[in-house]
Amino acid sequence: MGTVSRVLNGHTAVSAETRQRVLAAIAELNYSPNLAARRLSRGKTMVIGALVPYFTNPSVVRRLQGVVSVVKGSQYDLILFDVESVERRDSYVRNVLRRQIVDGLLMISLTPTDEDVAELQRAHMPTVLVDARHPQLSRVVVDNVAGGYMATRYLIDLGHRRIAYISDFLDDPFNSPVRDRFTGYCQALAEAGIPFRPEYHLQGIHGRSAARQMMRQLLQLPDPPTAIFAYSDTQAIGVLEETQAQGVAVPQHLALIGFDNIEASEYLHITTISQSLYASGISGCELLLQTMTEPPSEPQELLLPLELIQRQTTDPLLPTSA
Amino acid sequence: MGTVSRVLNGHTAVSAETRQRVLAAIAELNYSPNLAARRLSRGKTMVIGALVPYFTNPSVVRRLQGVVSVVKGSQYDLILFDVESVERRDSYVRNVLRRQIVDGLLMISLTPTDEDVAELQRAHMPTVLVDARHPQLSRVVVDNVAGGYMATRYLIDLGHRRIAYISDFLDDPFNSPVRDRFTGYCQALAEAGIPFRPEYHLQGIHGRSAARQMMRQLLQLPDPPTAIFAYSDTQAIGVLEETQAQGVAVPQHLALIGFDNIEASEYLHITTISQSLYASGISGCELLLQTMTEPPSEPQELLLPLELIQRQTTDPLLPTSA
DNA sequence: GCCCAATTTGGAACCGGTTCCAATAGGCAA
DNA sequence: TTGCCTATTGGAACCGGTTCCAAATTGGGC
Repeated sequence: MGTVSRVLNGHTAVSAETRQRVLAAIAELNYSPNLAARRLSRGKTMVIGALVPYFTNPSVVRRLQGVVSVVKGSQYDLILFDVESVERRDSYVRNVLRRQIVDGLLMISLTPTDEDVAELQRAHMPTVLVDARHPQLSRVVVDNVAGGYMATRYLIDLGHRRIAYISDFLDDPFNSPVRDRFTGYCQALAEAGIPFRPEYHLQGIHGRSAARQMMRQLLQLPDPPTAIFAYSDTQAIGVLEETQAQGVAVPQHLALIGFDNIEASEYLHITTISQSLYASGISGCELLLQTMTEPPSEPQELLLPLELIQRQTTDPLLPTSA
Repeated sequence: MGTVSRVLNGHTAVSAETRQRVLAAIAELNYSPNLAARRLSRGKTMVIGALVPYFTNPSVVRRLQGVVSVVKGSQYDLILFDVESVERRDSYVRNVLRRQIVDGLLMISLTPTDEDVAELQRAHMPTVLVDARHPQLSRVVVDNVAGGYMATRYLIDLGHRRIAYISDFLDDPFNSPVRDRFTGYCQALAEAGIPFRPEYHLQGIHGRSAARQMMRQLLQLPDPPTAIFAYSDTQAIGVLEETQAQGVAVPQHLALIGFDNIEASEYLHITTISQSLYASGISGCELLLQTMTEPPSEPQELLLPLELIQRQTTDPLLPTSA
């Protein structure tokens, strides 16, 4: 009935008396509105979607926790879309759109293609990127070039000259931070007059065991590095496992710096570049909610700070470099 | 149009020719059905909900990863409900039900009250518990009494007599594993003729830092324990942090066993009781999907195995007990 | 006391699918 | 060729809200 709807939504004037009557009836019948019907007539789903790659990645989970904390305080529900493989990533965007299942979309650590963005804009889907960048979409990011520079520069300042970079695949089109941090790494080397050595840059799929393998490979070089910059803390853990297995002392014989500051890096005492993962989820979700109520005239960019956290895998006093 | 619907859902007979025409038109118009309308008319939301406490807890996240992996292969979407405080837990159940937002519900590490269950059954909401038990609901569990016994018995067999149990609060009505493992702990002690010492059982909120505090307290006892059974690996990590800070050698001077086998316990080399967290999410979700298509005549119980994983926080050869 | 305006309220149309029902067309047997 | 039965298809009702529109009621001003 129309009047009931007016009472529930309070848009137009309803007399105090009828409001009471309606509310009493609602209470008595234990009535609550059917969401599907409301969604159909309002044309809104009251759901926001989070598109995340590799839901097993601790940094992604941490960001998501930030998102959840914001969603919880809003009127919206959160649907999780786990993108398991990069190849199928684009089909996800399309799928989410055509099913008209969400009012807004959060893409975490996934760079959309231009076609994706075109589709999103054609569908007028409010979208915010977290840890990814596209000129036409609002985003929450860090300066990964600066981060790569900061880490490498720190190792250089400790006296290291043979510095390796262990990372995901550079050519992954959906993971730009890998390239950005690599750029920073190269910049810091160049600035210090240290030539880039290709054998010091190893790439592999993300994860502890792949990183461990890469570390093994580095240790077999005739001229092994004295310091490692790992693209992520997860990979730094893999590095640490290999050094432990081979009896290489850290930080005495090898310095190690990671990236992200996930919880594990804290209790493993890994020196790292901290990016506020949790805060990025919060900001991203807040930005999305805001975008949904009043779309900004042009894409916003929120730049979160990076901070070097010195722990026990680097020794600030006694560098042991060659 | 009726015919279009028939083509899309393929229920009744449609001639091959019209099917082709309809499909062609769909392709040409880039048409896709509106989910809200479909939901309204079908009376199904095609969404399942996961009610999880403390989304920051690694073991919960791991279970959820199993859930996600199953949902991804189904027709359903997953909505995440994060229950931040135990007090508000029951309001969540009610809220989820009255909004008619999900077709099925997965409760992870949350024990529902009898009233909750009554509401769920009144609403005919298919529900499966993971890591929780209620006689009227299907569930995926482990034998926590046996787990507590297994851990304690292992420490006893190593020669320990002064064994402490660090856990969450026993009286938390929504977390029964805490009590069950405590029961197993007591059983093992009794069987070995070791009297239970209340000062060896410490309770606190879940988490690393609380566990670390408890460990500090234990080390201050005039007669400190020589072995610790931690309710969870997370708490075992807290214990380890305190022993490192105080220079207590593990396992030489203190044996430690955790529970869960989260990833961190692997690279911290913590001996633990492994429960297959990921598998519990998978089984729970599969059981739910099955329950939704054909409700079982009576609640099912799936018992997953436990396994003791010996790592480096217990020394099987040289117990150093008093 | 009457008329006009404002406030309130009931009813209908609509959102976009699904499903039931009736009508049509086509095929086969008599 | 006619008639009946079946396969197919178009149309209408329905899911349960929201919102627009028109009608009714009330109040105020003249």
